[in-house]
Amino acid sequence: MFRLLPTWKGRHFPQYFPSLGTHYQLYSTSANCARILSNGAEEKNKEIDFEFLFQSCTNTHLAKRLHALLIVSGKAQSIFIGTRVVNLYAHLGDVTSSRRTFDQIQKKDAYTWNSMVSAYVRNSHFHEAVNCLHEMLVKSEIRPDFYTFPPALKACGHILDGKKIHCWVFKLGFQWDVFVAASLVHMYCRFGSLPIAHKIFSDMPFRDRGSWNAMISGFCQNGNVAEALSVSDEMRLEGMDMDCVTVSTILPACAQMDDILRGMLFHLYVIKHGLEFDVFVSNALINMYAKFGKLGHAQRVFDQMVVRDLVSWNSIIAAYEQNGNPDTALGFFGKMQSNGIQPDVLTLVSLASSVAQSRDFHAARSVHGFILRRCWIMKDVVVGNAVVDMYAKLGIIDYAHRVFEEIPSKDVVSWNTMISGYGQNGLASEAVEVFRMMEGCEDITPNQTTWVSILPAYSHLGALKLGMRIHGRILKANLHLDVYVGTCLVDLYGKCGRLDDALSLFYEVPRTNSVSWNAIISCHGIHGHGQTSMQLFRAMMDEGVKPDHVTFVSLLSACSHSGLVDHGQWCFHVMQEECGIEPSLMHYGCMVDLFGRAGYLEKAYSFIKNMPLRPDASIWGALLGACRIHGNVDLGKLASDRLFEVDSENTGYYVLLSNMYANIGQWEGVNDVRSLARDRGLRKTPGWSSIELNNRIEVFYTGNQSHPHCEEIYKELETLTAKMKSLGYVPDYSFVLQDVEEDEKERILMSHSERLAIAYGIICTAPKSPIQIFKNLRVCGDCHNVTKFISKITEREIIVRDSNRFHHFKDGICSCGDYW
DNA sequence: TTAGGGTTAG
Repeated sequence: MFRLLPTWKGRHFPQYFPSLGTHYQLYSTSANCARILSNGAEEKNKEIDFEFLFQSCTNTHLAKRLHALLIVSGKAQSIFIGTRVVNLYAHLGDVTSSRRTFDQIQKKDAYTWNSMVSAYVRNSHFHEAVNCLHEMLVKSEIRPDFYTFPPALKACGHILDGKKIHCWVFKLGFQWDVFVAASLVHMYCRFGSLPIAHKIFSDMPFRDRGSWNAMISGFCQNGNVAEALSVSDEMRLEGMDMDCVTVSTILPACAQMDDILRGMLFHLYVIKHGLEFDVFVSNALINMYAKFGKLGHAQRVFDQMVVRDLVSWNSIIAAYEQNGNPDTALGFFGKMQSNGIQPDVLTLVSLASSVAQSRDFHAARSVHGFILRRCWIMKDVVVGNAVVDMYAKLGIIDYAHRVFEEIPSKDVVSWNTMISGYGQNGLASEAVEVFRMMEGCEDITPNQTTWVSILPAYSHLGALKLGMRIHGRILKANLHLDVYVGTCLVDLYGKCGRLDDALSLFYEVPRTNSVSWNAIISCHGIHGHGQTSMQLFRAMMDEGVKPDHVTFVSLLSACSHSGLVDHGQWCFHVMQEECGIEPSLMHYGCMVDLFGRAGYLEKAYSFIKNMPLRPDASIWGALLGACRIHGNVDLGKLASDRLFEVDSENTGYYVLLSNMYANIGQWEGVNDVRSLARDRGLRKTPGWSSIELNNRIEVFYTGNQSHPHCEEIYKELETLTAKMKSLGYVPDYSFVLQDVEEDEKERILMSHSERLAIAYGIICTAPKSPIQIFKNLRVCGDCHNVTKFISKITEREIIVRDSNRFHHFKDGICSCGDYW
């Protein structure tokens, strides 16, 4: 029995019986083998069971002693024994010793040559394998046999070059052998030449199970899963039973086709034929159920496994991680370690994602440390990308960037992860910068994920022209009808003020899920077209698309920006009663904003008092913002007190509060808030505005004096101010938070970043052409008023996007009707 | 005594 155990179908025995493996090695292999081998000299004349020794050599050290013993015994000269040594070294991974032994064999036969070729293939030396076969065919007199070509063809599949060998196969008539033909099928599948593979497969006079499996896996590996499933149907019709290999190939195909019924039928087949004892089959079942989100089923398969390998553990960990159950995933990692299974890179990839989901900063450092100690970031790009993604998702973007820089050979996913990481953390300019660097790498081709990562950054910055360039490339790659890419384009055009273009794109992409609807509803909302948002929402319901919680955030804020109080209340009702969605803090925040902006301050306050969730800073912030607009200092004070109880770190709220005091000239209040903020070590976020000119993004900071065109810009602003004054402009000093002289206040207002950007736009573009700018904070009331005048004087359309919404100025009027 | 076809990924 022991003689059969060490290798079973060419696999190393401990993998199948992990607990027995060490035991067997210790007692059977090392002890006996070492004893016999170390006494080699004395035992050379005794009758030694060499067969047993061959089976017992589990490392190169023992193999070399056996080899020495064979030489001493004079047995090494025989072709048979010599070739066995070649094979022994190959199985132990020492291909150099295999070759040395091979070279020492004087008279070689086909068995010897075949073994050497296989030795190379087994150890992934594919070029050497092909060269060795070539040597056999051309230089030696030996005729190849049925064992010669299959391993050689496997090597060809890896080096993507098989023409010569295929010619030899034909010349010698081996194409009729079922093993050789199946190997040809497999090789052509690896080349991606499915028609050739399928032709060879169809022409085979007899197809064994292995050939069917080769064809099915060929289709799967080329992403043609539908074809794979239909070949498996044909296989059944021809009366050929499936085995473990067939099933473990076909199960992932069911997952990809989203065909749970078929997947479960295969599972039934597995149970009926007792195939679940194969580790590959059970692993494939776990993975399939995980993709269907059926964690219970996956868990049951895992529980019933007799032998679990690393892939089994990785699969169950990934199953929980991918279905939003990071803590269970982490728990399984612990169990895996206590079972003595060493994690690999894929384990760590799932782990990184788990800790990011559970927002466990401490565990994140441990995961990173674990990877660092093993230098896996150097070894495998996937694990580096996973760490970058982990830190980005946790908002520790500096660490993410540091790890990104350490990845030695970045692939497209590395770049995409870094771009979307910056984007998701609100750092759009950094995302654009990384994309620019990526474009400088010749070996990196952007893909669908790249577009989905970079387009939101462009929308955020209002960089329409740069975004349109990407649109062109997307059209070329024929990706514009992809739901996610299409939705990003809708968002881009919508956020850059091109609502018509956004709408026509929206009608082109599939509208079966809520993603694209949410985008188009939100775009209309931030432009103050609340009514259109409502109409779109009704259309969405009519088309039978289920709204989600994001839909209602977009919708409620659309109503809020347009003053549609009744519609907003109706939406809030529909969300709960008809769609069964529990409102989150975001939704409550929108409602407070809705009432507050419209001037129903008391209603907003009592709404807060009655809400079932504990109000957070965003809720009190919304109330404070409304109090600022409507000048209700008392309620504003109350809101800010509550606000600072829950969040004393957000500088934006201090600005809002001091703004409110400044508005009514209460300079003491302003100073109090200032010193409060200073005591807490907070600094105001510097205001900046950007404008896109000649495919570059120019950024202006408030009070900027260092821009190369600074002088021209201020001169332009002075001319404009003079003209505005003649048309009745009176500066509103309440937006100046400093208690200084009026002249100084006017100068401060003039240096607001949005004004600098508009003036620079006027200087740099053709008369009467439209101007679009972006501001990182909210536009101040005086700048809003000024922009109306400028649009009239210069006869330009001016679009200003701030952190809150769009302002579309034309002929001295703003689309928001001064309601924002 | 040498041979083909299989599961997990950011």
